[in-house]
Amino acid sequence: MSTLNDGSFISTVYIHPGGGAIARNNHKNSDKRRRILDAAVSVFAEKGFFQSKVSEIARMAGVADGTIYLYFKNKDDLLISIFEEKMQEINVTFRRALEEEKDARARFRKLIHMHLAGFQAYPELAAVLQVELRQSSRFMRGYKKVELKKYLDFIGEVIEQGQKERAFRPDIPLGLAKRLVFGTLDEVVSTWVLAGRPYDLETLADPIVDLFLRGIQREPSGTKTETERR
Amino acid sequence: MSTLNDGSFISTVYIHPGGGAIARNNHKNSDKRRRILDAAVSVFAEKGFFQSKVSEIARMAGVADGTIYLYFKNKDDLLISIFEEKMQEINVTFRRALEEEKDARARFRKLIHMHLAGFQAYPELAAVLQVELRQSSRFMRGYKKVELKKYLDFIGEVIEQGQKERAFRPDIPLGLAKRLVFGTLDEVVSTWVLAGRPYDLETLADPIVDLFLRGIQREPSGTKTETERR
Amino acid sequence: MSTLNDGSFISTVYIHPGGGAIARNNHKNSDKRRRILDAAVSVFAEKGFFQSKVSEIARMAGVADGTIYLYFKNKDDLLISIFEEKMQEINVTFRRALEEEKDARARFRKLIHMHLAGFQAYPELAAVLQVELRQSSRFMRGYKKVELKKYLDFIGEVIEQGQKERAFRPDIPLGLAKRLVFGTLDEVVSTWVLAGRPYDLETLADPIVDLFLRGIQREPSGTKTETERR
Amino acid sequence: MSTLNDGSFISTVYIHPGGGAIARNNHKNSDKRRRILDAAVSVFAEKGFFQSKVSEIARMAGVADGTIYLYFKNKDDLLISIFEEKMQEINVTFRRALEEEKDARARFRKLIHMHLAGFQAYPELAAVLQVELRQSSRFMRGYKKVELKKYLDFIGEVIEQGQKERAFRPDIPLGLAKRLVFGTLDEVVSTWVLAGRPYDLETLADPIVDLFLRGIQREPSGTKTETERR
DNA sequence: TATGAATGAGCGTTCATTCAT
DNA sequence: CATGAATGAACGCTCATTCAT
Repeated sequence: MSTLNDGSFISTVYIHPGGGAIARNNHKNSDKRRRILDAAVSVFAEKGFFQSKVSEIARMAGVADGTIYLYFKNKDDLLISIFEEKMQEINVTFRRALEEEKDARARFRKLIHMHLAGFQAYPELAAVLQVELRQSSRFMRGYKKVELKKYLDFIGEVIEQGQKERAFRPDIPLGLAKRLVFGTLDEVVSTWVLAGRPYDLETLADPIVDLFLRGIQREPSGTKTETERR
Repeated sequence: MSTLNDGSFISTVYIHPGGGAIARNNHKNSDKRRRILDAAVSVFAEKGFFQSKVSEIARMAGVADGTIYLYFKNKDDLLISIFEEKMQEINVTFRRALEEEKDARARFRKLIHMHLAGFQAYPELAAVLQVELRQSSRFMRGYKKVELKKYLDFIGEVIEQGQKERAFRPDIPLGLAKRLVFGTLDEVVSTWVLAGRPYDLETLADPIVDLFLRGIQREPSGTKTETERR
Repeated sequence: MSTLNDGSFISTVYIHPGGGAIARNNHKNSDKRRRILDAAVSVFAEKGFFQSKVSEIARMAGVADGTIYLYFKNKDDLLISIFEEKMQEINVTFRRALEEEKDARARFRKLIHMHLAGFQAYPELAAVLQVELRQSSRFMRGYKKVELKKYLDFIGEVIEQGQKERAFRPDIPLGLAKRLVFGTLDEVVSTWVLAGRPYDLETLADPIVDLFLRGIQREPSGTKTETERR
Repeated sequence: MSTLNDGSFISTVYIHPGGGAIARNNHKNSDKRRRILDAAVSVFAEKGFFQSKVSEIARMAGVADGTIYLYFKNKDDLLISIFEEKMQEINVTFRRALEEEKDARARFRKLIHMHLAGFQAYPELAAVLQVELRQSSRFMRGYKKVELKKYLDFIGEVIEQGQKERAFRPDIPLGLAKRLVFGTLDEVVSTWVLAGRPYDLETLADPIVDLFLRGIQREPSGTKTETERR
């Protein structure tokens, strides 16, 4: 659909650890750890965090219940770990992918596309990050979402760069702008997930970009708009 | 801070039912129902839905545990009821308040202000609606959020009116625009709640409005902006 | 089916208290008491003692929950009262009906017929007396089943009379014989109730009588049997 | 008392499984399953099914509450399992024991003796099977009592054999006869249990047998009876 | 490392009973 | 007598976590 065929923000990273020479395994049998994590994503996505039983995750991962506790502190930690590892992968992938684009507007556009295309490619992960994660009290309370902050900062950087390049308005409070962008994407993905993913998510990217860039307001006469002009 | 001193979207309604001579009690002591609901808001806000014990809500409401089940089907229903009743009040209040403003831009601005001021005035309610509610599996799965849809539609109407008045761009997809607005507000309030409400929420209203109206993009030269111009 | 058309052991008594001049009402509104009792029989029969809610009995009787406690000490007492009152009616009716028969064998036969015909006519009562009653711990433990003992004694009397009349063997221990007769009837009715009452209960009366009178054993040659003889 | 020294219908089977080298444990500690079952028999017998708390059974079995649910689906299942396992043991033991007797009358006599002697030897089991079991709504409603039917059929076989051997009257309906025998035994044991087991149960066996075989009726003159004859 | 049987704290919910009106 | 809203004790069951093997 999109020319942003690198939109899948996970696969990139998936390849590296297994295939490359660089093994960043903390645990000997890191494959088991990954199997547990993948099973957790599946089960959480299907049943919801609270309906998911640790024993079911264990069964799906092909390990004993107790084994899970060799890799994760507890059920909550499982959820948090999904978040941390996936967000980190996302951050890495995004940063790498956006380096290809030099222009701020193009970067901004690509960011939106990747966000939507990424979740579209990993709907189970989308369900977990968008819905189930919020059910963890540890996640919602007191836990420093470092990687999420990084993602927000990342959005901020793109906007800031745009301001430096004089492509974006200089008077926008950065903290607000990034929250605004993230909030919208978050809302759009959540709605899509909770509605049962009935439509193509990435289709929304361009209109969203347009809206962000130009605003709701009808521009003062004398200003030309590609779409509006006839 | 704001001239929108009716920003508190709940109190308005709070006053009405008590003020009239007509008591709409199903049960003799319908005050008991309200006490339970208020207690639930408090407890849910403080402890989170899953950490909250029904018996604690009962204690805070000054009723027996079993009494709660005379008014609500179960713990989940308690949460859903908070959502439904409060959202309904919000929808009523907002609709009423916005009628005062005729101009679309002013309406839009007032909407944003009320949303933020309202949650600022009822932080416990904010916590429940923004955070705890999402922990109810019944809420997140399969339950028709009618009042939420109404709120979204309401936002949509304001935008649509603006388009008719030629104040807003006609080429914006409504469904997207309202989600964008709601998503931003949702995100902003959630962040504020989860961060411990460290700042004045309504302060964000004007910048948000500005951003929505004019977009991120630096306007083409030749277009004047009040704030930007020096 | 049977010539024992007075088999219905309840109706007889039903008529007397209301119709006659002799009102044995302890409570003013004894009609309410009866309505509650009848409702209890229905509900207990349909749902079982433990699945039956006092409030449901109240609803079916058309009284308030609390009213039941003006007539009965508690739920258990309700069940016990059904037993006591119905058994008393049964005892009275049976004693009266059997007076018509003078011959011991005929009496015995009539007793069996009435027992089976009676439960057949009041299947709900049958269900309660045969099944639900045993679910009351007060009934099963420590409670003196006076009326049941009377019924057993009554059976005993019939047998004893038969012995005096030299119609029945004199060497049968009475206590055992009456238990044997009662046990069989009890089992037969219980089976019928629990099986969903799929057949005509009274049909079993004659074979049962025959079995009791003559035993299982093939009689020594030289003794003639109406049925066996060809 | 009796020459039927194998009357205890449980112990026989108890010995066998332990005696062999083959352990039929599903769970490592299948002894735990038995401990729970035995504890349940004790507690149910003493307090009654509904007064018995699962935690008390657990305590008496020396396991944690939750452990019970590793072996049994729920409290009801505990009761049903007692019934099924014990009835099966009884059926096996009885069938084996009766094979020793070839004559139908002797078999019949032994059956009655074993039934009474068996319950006498295991009064707690008697209480559970005779009284508490009937308190389980699952047992009383909709549950197929296969093993009970087998027991009844077993009685039926003995009677049928007697008919073939021309020892018993050929004109007795089998279905009725077996119910009559079972009903009597059931009633006799229930009475004994509920009365607090004040007498020797097996003493009743011979008179019962006699009653069944010869009936209540005084035999026509010319027929001699050992007991009656003087 | 890996297992999985065992643990036991924890809680939502029911419903017989009471009692103020 | 009658009501029915309110009570609150009581308990079966789950399941995350542990630990002996």
